[in-house]
Amino acid sequence: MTDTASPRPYHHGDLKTALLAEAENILEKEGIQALTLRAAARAAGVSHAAPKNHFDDLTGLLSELAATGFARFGKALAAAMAEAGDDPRQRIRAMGLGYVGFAKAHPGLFALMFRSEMLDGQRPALRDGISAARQSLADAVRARSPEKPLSPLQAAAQAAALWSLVHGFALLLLDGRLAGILRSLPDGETADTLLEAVLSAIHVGD
Amino acid sequence: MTDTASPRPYHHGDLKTALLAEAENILEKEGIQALTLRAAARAAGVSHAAPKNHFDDLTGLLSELAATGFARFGKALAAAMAEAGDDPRQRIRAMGLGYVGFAKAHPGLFALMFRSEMLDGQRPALRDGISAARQSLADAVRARSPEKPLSPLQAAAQAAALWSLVHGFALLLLDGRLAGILRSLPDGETADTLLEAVLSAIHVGD
DNA sequence: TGTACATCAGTGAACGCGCGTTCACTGATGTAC
DNA sequence: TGTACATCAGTGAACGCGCGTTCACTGATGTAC
Repeated sequence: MTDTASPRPYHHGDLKTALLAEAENILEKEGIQALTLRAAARAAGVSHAAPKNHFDDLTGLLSELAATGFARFGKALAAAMAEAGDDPRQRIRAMGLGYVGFAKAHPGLFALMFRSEMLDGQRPALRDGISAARQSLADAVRARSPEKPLSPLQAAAQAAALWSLVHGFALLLLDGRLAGILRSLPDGETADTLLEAVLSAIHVGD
Repeated sequence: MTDTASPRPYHHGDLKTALLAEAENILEKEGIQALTLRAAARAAGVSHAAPKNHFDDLTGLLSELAATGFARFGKALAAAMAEAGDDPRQRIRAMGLGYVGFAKAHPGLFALMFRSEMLDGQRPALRDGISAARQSLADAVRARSPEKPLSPLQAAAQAAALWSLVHGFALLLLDGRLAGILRSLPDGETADTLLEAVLSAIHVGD
């Protein structure tokens, strides 16, 4: 919470948070190649050397930004599934819509989160964010077959299949590659309808 | 075919092809951020202004490179499916293994092909390459239910589901995100085994 | 077969740009006593 | 409650770097006659 009364104090107060917010804004509006330390500093109204006090380098800033992305992503998935109740089909539907919905709402951030060559996977914040999101995903799959025990390979395949399906759908959609398929849909059908049909194309517990 | 006898002729002979080859090499070995017009010229042993005679700008070079990638990708998929024969299940398995296999063999190129914000989708070569690859994909799905007619939504969903599944699997694998799941597999099982299990998790014609 | 000339592909020096980084500094904050 | 001092966050000028682009040039190729 910055003090809006004071005009322009020498110390920002919460520059780190402000830089992350501006960085996300740049990422979504101008793309990742426009996101530099200098650009973030400029947007935050601060000298270009100031970010060095909070992030070692650009990788540090990107990693922290991705970490907040994963944290929010995990929460969004968990919330969507909580609302869906206990039915496995409903949970998977909720997870898929939540997954793709997040990607559509934050396309730049989502892409950054999965561009691991630009991130420092060792950062604690990023590790935590990723494992939180992964946990939400795992919860969706675990709910699929609560009684019947699966072989390790089957269990792994179910998790990987669901994740691959929604991840691939999200990326193809963001990249505009599904345009042709969407155009072939009956009038009035949207990407969400297609996604729901896609989600029901995979086996659940049988 | 360059004349290897002549020492260093003033004219390269086939600089465009050479630049594309060097660009792909840089892309795979050093990553996309290292791929610049100057770096490609340097690798081809040519002055840094020379590429301007063949590509307008970096987007042009990237687009042409992606176009050759799609062309080879489409051929690889078609070949894999041709070998698999007529059984729908086998064709899907072949397509999936071919899809992910190409991504593993050319990770940098594959990523570039689906980073459309860096490409000029208007370029004829790129359009052609994409539609060839899409055709191969469509062939895999069309073979799934040759007799039973599907509703437009069902048909679109089957195509989108298969594509999303293999695309998501490929990207998650390249990004190292499947490491946890792969580690949970029984000893001796590889990513390909997991992929086969994943492919059989989606409905085919039923 | 030879000559003149237009066209093309590649050269190398120069330019401006934005970047990350360094550095001495300054203003603000917190702590010891 | 006050004072001294260490620490911290942000400043602004300067640096070197690699980039894309421009430009006059030069060597090679192709074509007209």
